[in-house]
Amino acid sequence: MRSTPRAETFPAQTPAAAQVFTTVLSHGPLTRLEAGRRAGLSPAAVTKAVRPLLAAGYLVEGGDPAGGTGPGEGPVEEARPALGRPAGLVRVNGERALFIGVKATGDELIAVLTDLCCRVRLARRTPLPDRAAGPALASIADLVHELLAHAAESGAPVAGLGIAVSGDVDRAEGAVRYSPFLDWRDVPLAGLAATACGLPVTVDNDVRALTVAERWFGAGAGLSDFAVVTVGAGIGCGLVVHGRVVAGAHGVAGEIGHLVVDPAGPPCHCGNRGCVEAIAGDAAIVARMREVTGHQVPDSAAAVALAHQDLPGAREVYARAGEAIGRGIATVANLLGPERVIISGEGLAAYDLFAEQIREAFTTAAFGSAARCDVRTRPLPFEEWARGAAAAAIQTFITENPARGKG
Amino acid sequence: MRSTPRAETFPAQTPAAAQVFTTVLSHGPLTRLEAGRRAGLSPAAVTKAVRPLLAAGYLVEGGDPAGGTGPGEGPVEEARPALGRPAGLVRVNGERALFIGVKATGDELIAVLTDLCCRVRLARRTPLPDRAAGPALASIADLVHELLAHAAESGAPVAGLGIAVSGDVDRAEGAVRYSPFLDWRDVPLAGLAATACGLPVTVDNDVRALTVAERWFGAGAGLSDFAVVTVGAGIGCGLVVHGRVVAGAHGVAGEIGHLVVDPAGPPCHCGNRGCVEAIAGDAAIVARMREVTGHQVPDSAAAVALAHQDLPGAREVYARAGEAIGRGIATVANLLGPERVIISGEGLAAYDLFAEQIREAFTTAAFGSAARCDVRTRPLPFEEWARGAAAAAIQTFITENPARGKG
DNA sequence: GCTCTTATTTTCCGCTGTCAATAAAAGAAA
DNA sequence: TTTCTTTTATTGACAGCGGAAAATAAGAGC
Repeated sequence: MRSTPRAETFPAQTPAAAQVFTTVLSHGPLTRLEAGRRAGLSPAAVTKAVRPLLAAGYLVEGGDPAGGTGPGEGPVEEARPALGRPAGLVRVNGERALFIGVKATGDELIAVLTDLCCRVRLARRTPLPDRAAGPALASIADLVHELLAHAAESGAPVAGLGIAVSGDVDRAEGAVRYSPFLDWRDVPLAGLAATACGLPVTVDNDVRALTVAERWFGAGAGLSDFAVVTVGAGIGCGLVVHGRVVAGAHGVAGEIGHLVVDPAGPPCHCGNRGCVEAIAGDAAIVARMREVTGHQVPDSAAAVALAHQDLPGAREVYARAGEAIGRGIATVANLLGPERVIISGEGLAAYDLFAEQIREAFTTAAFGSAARCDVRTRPLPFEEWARGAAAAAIQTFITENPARGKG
Repeated sequence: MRSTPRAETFPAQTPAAAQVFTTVLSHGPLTRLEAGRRAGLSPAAVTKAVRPLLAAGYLVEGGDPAGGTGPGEGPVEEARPALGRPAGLVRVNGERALFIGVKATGDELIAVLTDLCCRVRLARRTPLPDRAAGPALASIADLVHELLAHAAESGAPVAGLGIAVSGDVDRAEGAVRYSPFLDWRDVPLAGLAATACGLPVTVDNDVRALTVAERWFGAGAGLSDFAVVTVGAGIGCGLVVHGRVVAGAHGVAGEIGHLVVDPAGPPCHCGNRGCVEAIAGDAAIVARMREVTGHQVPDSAAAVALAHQDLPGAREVYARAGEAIGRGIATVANLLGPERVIISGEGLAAYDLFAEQIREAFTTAAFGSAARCDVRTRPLPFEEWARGAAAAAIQTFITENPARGKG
């Protein structure tokens, strides 16, 4: 997956250094002591790991006492012990390196420029005139060069490019095995993009990339077992088990969308009936809404509007979708027992319309203590998918940049 | 979970040693070179790891060239390269230590005495007159002492006791949180059994224990991602992801039995309708068979017999069960993308009656390359559950026996 | 006996992370 | 102001683990 050019290298000589860095990355400014505790290392090891990272500018000292240990904290109390040597905080220097993330759908490209902390600096959205691999690659390269120009102004180097594509993607090889929406088969995208853009490229499945972002920079930070469920055109699911993103032995994992919820339900393009996606996917909702109300319903925004107008039957469409999603989430919870499930995706725009049903179906179908799983939602701005791609690039940069003694 | 007594200790001073040992344990006799290759270690490291294990008698040299690299091997060819220094094989000395595994159900106890390679030496089966924790513990202790007497004859020390119980079990604490069949709540079983039997005790959920056995000594040997599905009174599922057994953040995982397959199906004791278990569990099949044929059908053996007699409708009962199971397996495959699914359990006695439907439902419901997952069956003798408990004890013995420098 | 090939062992060697002692940075007490 | 206390960070000695390379072992042919 790592391909040709290499401008920046990350000085993570030792496992401990990488460990410390990712801990600080996900958990905001930390004292060295605290970072060591969380990473399971001695304070001495932290000091040694931190030094070269400070020297290279990837970490900096100082910063607000923020970062917090999580929600539900005492507000003012515990501000500081006010006794003993005050702690020196260490945080990641976001400015040190930039990353570009691109999400390619069948008809548009979304790209973001982020810093090392995966904060979005700039987002771009452009139609994709031709989805064939060659032209699409050219469009991607154009977009990347545009962002590179902006990045150049800031002076920080761009250290990686991530590309997220739906479908079966082999991240290790940097190849897209099969992407239905793009109609690609066995495209060695990482290599091609690396030569076209002059950056190290990471290619990953879109949902997995989003899961990586959530794991490091979102609601999954620090959890070793959680799931991300995306609701939108498709219903997807990214899984983290034992602290690692599940990739599946054959490249397929988290296929929650084609879980059959109702054998008597509407037919799905996968050949079965009553899949979650055939009930709760955008297209399914729009189609059903058309059927129920007799209106035009050009897109899912229209469907949401109709439901908000309380047209007869319109809310039921969403109720049914919510139930399907809730059942899908319950299935994940029953099977894997995650600590948390994060619901996200464009479809969240309609969340108020099916939140109740999701929760109810989840509670009903979750077995025993699986119901104790924390289900929460997370708004998903349009550039979030591209940010996921950037997160994947950051991950590659940090974990696979050998910079080792011998390299 | 490790509790009080400690006769034998396992000299796995270093991670590498444990690594090498488990590799040799799962993959039969190996040359040092090969063991190193599989464990990702240098030959030198293997030599160093192996020496103390040989000295302590846990490994021995020699053994058949057996062990094989798997099925579908050239039969005679490749017998040996006949060039260079002949390889010296290393294998685990099963005689070195014995283990006892006990499976407790609501009405009987099954116990086995196994060697270190988890080969069953002796199996015992006895009714459980009173399932209350106290009396049950006494029954377990009696049974264990009986097996200990036999073990004493062989001269090998018994190094651990494993107890498998269905339900919510906290292995780390050695406590049974809730077991419906035994009607136990928060029983600190490991501690109690350790004092009663004078052995280190490991307590685990029955399906997870079986999964451990499969992972080390069965069809899951060497795989990092697979699932075990058990068919019988209940429908259970044990999962191995990233090389580790999934335990679930709240103790629940692999709950495939209460996956809803048909919302219009028969009611299940869990409160929903059409769960896999409510269609394909023993009780469900018997009940349905009674309904369909009008016969008595005292137990599932009778149900199988009726189906074999081709009574009208009888085969359909199994067909429906097979479909439910196949759908459950497909769900696991879609979600996790395991390399293999191993179907096992008492219910396998009826395998010929639903094999076809399982396979068909699986193929239909598996999405994309998830269908490439290898689904196979494994006969399950009555003592297999107890053997799983023994495997859990072996695992504890090997991995949690500090015997470290400083301990 | 000599050579060729492959397996195993030996002999260093570097590297990593821990330990225990020490410095540093306050506020508190004197 | 000086000294003490308390907590955090750093330093330097150290030990263990596993790797690389070289040496050794063990046959099979010749």
